[in-house]
Amino acid sequence: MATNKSQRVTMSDVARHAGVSRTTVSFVLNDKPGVAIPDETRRRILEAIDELGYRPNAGARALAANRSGWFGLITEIVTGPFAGEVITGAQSRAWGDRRFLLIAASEGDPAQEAAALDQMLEHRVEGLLYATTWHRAVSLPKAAREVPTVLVNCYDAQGELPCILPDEVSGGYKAARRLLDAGHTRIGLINLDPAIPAAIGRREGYERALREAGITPDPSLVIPGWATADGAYTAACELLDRPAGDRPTALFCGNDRMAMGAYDAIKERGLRIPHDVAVVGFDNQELIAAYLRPKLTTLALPFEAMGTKGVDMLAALAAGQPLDTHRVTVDCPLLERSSV
Amino acid sequence: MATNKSQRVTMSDVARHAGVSRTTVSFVLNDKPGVAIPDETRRRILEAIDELGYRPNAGARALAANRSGWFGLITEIVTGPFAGEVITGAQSRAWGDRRFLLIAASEGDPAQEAAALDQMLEHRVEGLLYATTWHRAVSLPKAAREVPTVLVNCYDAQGELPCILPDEVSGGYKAARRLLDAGHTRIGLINLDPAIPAAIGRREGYERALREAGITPDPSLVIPGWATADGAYTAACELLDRPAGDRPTALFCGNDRMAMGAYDAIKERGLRIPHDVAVVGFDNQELIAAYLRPKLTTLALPFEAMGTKGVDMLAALAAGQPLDTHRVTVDCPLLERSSV
DNA sequence: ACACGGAAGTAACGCGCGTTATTAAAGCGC
DNA sequence: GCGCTTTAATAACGCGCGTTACTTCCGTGT
Repeated sequence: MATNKSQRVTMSDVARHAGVSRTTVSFVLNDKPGVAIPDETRRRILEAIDELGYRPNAGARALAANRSGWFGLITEIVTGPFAGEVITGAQSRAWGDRRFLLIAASEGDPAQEAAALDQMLEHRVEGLLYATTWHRAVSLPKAAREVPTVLVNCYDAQGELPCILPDEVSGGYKAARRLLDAGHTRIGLINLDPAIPAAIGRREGYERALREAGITPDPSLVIPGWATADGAYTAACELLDRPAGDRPTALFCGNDRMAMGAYDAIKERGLRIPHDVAVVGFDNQELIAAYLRPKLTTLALPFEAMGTKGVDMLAALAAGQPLDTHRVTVDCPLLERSSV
Repeated sequence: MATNKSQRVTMSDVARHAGVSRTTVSFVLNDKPGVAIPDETRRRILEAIDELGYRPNAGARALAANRSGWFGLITEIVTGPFAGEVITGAQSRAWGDRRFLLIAASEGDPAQEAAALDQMLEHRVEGLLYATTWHRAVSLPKAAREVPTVLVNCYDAQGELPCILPDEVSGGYKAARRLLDAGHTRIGLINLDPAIPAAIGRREGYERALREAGITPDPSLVIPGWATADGAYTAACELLDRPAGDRPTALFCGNDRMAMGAYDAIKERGLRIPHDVAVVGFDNQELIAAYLRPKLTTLALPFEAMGTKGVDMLAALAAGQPLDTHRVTVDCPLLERSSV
């Protein structure tokens, strides 16, 4: 059927087979507004497409229309569930606009990152999403300025690029609030590295919730767990070995791995979760949270939603529309399981 | 600089700026063999490229060369670490050939899968990788036959397509062997759903290792844990509550989540890992294995290696070379941590 | 009879590039 | 001086498609 050497069916083949010109085929394929095609002709063409098994060549179409349809997504690491969720969200949202996502991992290596960026620009992406595994400041190679760019889970050190961030403060607030609602008044916070945005924001929310409940935050109940299970284990031991009455009855952990460490400390002391000590985690790492015993109540980082929102903003930017907000925050939902 | 309306620098711009023809620019860009370009001319052209910030248009290049440079990767779910590892492996290998990966998630939905496949074919992928999250049989839409296809972590129900699978048997063998070497002779196997390839293969390897050590496998030591932490917990309880002497001193679990359940059962009984009971997992889910206490010795599913190998095979197929093996198995490395 | 307007469809150009065939200039032996 | 080969570079075509401008045909009104 196909007459060219690549053996692929082209629009001309369809046109010939339907007895019309290639232009007409193009018109029905694109539902060109303002051009009326009689039903009979349209039918013949669609039939020919079907019979020949014609597939439009996306590359050629992009070239002719000067519109690639690509969005790029650069992420540090594809391994680990986070990137996957961002991809899922972005991909499904992009689909709606008949767009495709070009995904590349930098593996944290600036050289690979630059190479990925180059490739994306050569593929004429119409927008770029840059996602990190943890909330922090980044600064992108200047090539990223050639195309609309939105940061996901990170913010521009120069403050120029728009970004989408998890609402850490409201997350911390919700965690503490949940524990307060369960009747706890002495709530320990085993925090991440105190210098990073997640730790700062969550502590702020935690303290706000306490104050709202008429409790003055006790700084001695806040201990850094350094984002590891071992660090959190040590921190939890310190808190739990306080004299009864001074000992916290609930622990809010900076992430789920740390909650794992806290669980061990609690169980070692013969204490029961949540009866003696309640625990709330953060991140909702399914593999941990859903399989700890008892299952862990935790806050989810809204990676999928952030991915979706990222494509939203990119679509707006690519269409030349101005952004309503330069810095968007997305809520962290509380997932109730059995540890409170 | 650019004279066309899209405001993008094209090869013609470079040619004009360097005072040569577009053809010459194309020749230096592609290092055309058989065509000699004087150093002086080459220098002028490269300089012009640099000054103008020219980037080749990958789409146009693909169209003209009739070679898209794309490989497609369809996976069920991007969330979860497995897909990420496949992507990482495939991506890095593809990079070497200056190829790009087109990634799509089917979310287990046949409609989405078909749509993704269509999109890939419209983008003229030169090969297709189809990866699943767990080892099983699949059957692909016939459109997948239009292009070289390799299955990753699954095999064709019709037995036609080439595939890459983890070596479950050798994995089971290594796990049991490791425990035997540590002096254990009564080794419990808390298996996955007994009907799936992973369970069958691993059990086979486990029994072979026992026989090699002169031990007759005791079927009563093999209990299905149904791939959940709770199921494994129950199974472990059953094994551990046997009378002393009849009780296994080591547990080989079908996956790391199940090992989590086993840990709980062991710790509840006041037993110590690995002193009283040794544990080996499977899958190496970092989030679990590396953060359990003690850290879990387990076997890794070689997702990254399978991704790499997949691109290897695809590259060969796309180049028209025959495959040496239709069904490739990749070794599962044993990761020693502290539970044996 | 004529002009006119809409319907149906097409020829032709260009998107940015790879590639082949061809030209123009330069070197070389006699 | 002439023919011949090598070097340096280009004109021109086509990849598959979107799009504009144009043609042809037919029915309608006067």
